[in-house]
Amino acid sequence: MAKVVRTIERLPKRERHQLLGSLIDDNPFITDQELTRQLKVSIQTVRLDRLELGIPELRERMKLMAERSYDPVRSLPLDEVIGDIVDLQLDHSGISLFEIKEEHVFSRTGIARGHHVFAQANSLAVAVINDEIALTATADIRFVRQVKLGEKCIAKAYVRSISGGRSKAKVEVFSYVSDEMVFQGSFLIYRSAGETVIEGGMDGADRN
Amino acid sequence: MAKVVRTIERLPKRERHQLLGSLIDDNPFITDQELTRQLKVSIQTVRLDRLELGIPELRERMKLMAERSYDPVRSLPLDEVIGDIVDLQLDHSGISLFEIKEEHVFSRTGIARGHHVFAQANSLAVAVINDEIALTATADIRFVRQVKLGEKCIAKAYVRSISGGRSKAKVEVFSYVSDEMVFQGSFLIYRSAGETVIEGGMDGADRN
DNA sequence: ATACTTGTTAGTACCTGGTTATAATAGCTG
DNA sequence: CAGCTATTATAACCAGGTACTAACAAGTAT
Repeated sequence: MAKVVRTIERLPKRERHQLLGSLIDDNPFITDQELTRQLKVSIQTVRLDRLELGIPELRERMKLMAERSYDPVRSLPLDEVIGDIVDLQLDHSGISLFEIKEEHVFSRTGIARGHHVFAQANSLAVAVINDEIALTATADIRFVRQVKLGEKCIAKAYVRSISGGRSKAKVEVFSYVSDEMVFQGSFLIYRSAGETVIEGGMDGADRN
Repeated sequence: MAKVVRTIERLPKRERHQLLGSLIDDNPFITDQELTRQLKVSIQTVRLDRLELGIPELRERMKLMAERSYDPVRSLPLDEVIGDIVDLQLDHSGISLFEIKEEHVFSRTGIARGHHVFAQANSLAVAVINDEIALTATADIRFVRQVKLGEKCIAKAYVRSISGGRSKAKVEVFSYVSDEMVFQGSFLIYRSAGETVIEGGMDGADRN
């Protein structure tokens, strides 16, 4: 009888911790009582598990959420770069991904609002410029077709020229949903060539 | 002795209710204990007051905030129109105001990120078109000078032409900080002329 | 076999921030 | 004076925990 009996219901600790994490993750309002039922262990075990995993009690979780949403300088999804940059060759090209979610669409039609698609492209155009400060000067953009809820937008940026004593760069950005082009933009980016302070620009990007 | 004695500290009920309301309003995380101290009445009175005013207990307040911020379709400040529309003459012109706050700037420099200024202009260009659905087709934009934290951006939109069987409109938008122009954009907006479904556009606007 | 360790469960005391109900008191009013 | 409102007090109870102590089962080491 060296074999583990393991009632079907009962998971090993590791897996239980995983499950507990994801349960709380997709319902932060769950009580220990409910977790007890779902995990088929005692409430003490649930509490020890939370302790081990550093998961605070229900009320603390709610308080944290409330405080975060009350924070006036909360980091909007617009904070640094719109979209996830998956490839970046400075001064040459870059790729970013951006998934269209509920909060990006016009609720009545499910069509993404233009400035989100623009923001992704603009962010990428600025990011691809290898400089301390990069500011969008002008942009010529075209929304080729609408992008809908749930679609994944792939933006590809190409640096076309570095002119004017390295103070300007032209960047072209094409955004796709699968193979279809949905957006095209031509950006003129000012850069801080050395310590030159530039007038008439917007946006910035860090280099690290 | 018909005169009310009224200790300086103690307010009449009405005023206390007002004060209580505003205290909770600008610090939703305040407990009855703290209210007791600030209002100089017993905790029972505080609780009776909350009862009368229909203000839930601290934990309920936090829960409501947490739930609201957890709501997947939460109305971000990006939801409908960026900026406050202060004047709108459909198919002719419009004005909107937008104040640059912490969350709109690049933290290192305090310079507004381009897509916010674009978003204001784009929203206004779409809003000024008198139609059920209006979608940005193309835009030619220019960031004339950077906009900084705390500045108020005034966008003015003018409908320049209504062409192509009422299916396209050209809208020009100029954004100013005081008298200085900071942004200029030329938008081509597709509209749903009757029931025509348009391809290759973005964004929408309601009419009510 | 015995001791030690880990995992789990149980039980108790205590905490915060309240609710609900009941009663006592003060002060004014008709 | 009775009747009313406003306020305060007191006590029981609740949810959803924390903190601690104890007990037991199973596996591992000695």
